[in-house]
Amino acid sequence: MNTPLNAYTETGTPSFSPLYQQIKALILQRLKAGEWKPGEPIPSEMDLAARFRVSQGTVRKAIDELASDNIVVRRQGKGTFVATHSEHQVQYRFLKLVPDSGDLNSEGPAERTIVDCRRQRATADVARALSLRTGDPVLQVRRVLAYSGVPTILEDLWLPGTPFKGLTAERLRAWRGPMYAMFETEFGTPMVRAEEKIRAVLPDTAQAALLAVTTATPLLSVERVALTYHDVPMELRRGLYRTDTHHYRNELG
Amino acid sequence: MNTPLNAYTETGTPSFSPLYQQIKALILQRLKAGEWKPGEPIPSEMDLAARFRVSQGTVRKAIDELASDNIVVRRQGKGTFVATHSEHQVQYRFLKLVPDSGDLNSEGPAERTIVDCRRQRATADVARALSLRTGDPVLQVRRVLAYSGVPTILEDLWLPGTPFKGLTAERLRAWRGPMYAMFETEFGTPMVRAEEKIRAVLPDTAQAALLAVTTATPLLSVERVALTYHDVPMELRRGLYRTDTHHYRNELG
DNA sequence: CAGTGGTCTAGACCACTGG
DNA sequence: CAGTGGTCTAGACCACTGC
Repeated sequence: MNTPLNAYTETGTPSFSPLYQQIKALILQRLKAGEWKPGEPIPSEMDLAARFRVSQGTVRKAIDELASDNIVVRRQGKGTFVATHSEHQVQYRFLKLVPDSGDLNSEGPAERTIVDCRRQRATADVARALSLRTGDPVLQVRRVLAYSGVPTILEDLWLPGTPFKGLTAERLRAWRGPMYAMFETEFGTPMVRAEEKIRAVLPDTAQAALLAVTTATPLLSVERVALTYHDVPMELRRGLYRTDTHHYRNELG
Repeated sequence: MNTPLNAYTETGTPSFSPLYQQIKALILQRLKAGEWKPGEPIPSEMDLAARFRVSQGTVRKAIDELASDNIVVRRQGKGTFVATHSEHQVQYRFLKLVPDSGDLNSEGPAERTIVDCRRQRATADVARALSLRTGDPVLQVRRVLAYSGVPTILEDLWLPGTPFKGLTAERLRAWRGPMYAMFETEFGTPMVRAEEKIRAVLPDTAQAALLAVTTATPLLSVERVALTYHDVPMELRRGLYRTDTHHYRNELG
């Protein structure tokens, strides 16, 4: 192990792979296999170093990358833990809509309403987004989030049918906490990363009714694909956000 | 130097500051002072280690953070360079609007039109965003970006008057390349980071005319504050984006 | 070839957490 | 107190760039 193998691509290009990236890949693989679940600690650096016959510094660098990928969280004195959507700290890791006032505490938790939850077959665009075939079984969910009684977010989301078999409107309504927390603890599918496409749109009449606005009210359309380990897409979500009292906050490096 | 001083806050809390962060602060300070300019190399790790009487590994960790902050760019075998907006690689570092087709190459460079450039006094909200006082002199610029002849982006931007003295519509029109590149090479003000607030809005008649749309067309409103070193705000920019052929692309960690 | 950043090691010590 | 992650060092070697 401590003499790293250089990997060679099919073109003969010597694509060098440093040891710590090999270690990172090994850890990722075990995470994907569910060896350590979200919220649980992974073994200590010394422990992993011994397992992989590598110095602590090398393991450290591997974990550094996993931490900056938000796959794992370090806590000094305690250990390194698999990232989760279940800590109430950051209620909604992937939701960047914040109240204009700025203080996220002034705002109570969202009131959630499941409008619909049905099994259906993937349309072409849903299939493409989820790496499925057109016609494959998917689950569709529609829900509304309201703040202080004001409906603010309308979401339609599609999940691949197989991994999410058994998901029903009742279970969704019974669940306390973020939906992504449910996905990871109930269906073993932690969402690690996401990509969004944002547009300004006008709602159709059904959408306008659910958000209690007119069809002339401009709304933010946020199309999100959420991915598990190894960038496998597991959710397509189309959100409509009212931006009269909230805005989408983004930081550019 | 290699016995790091612990800094104590006013409350008596022993806020420990590791050596590499002290080194990072020292390098940042020299960057701010203009000792090394955007695009130029900073001294080698060995060199800096000798200057600061610290091991190479410590300098390395300091530079690692500067690199992940996009303040500096590493190039193996060549050196470490101060980040710049001037490399045509990433034409617009802070612009996240991309064509729906996805391939950024299919699209030619933006056609830029300076609509207006005038000296004026800061309104209350502009002053707050730029950490100025209401009534302080500011420059306002309005411009339109078009792709393949289609006006797509309308931007209004405000700059503090003092650091940008001498900026005129003529100089803006004469400049080839990103505006932020001009700011850093002509005015010594590199923008390092930015924060955006995004909404969906309808344009007023003047805005609609400049973008060749009706006042019923929903547009993306992107309010950006760009910051130099040490998070000093140096630009407020309000953009209106057409999202019929383009979308705002974002990645969530 | 010399100089740069990048990897890896081994060991010492520090700061934080919990029992 | 022992165990965790976090810092720092010194030295060896590797990969990439340009002359």
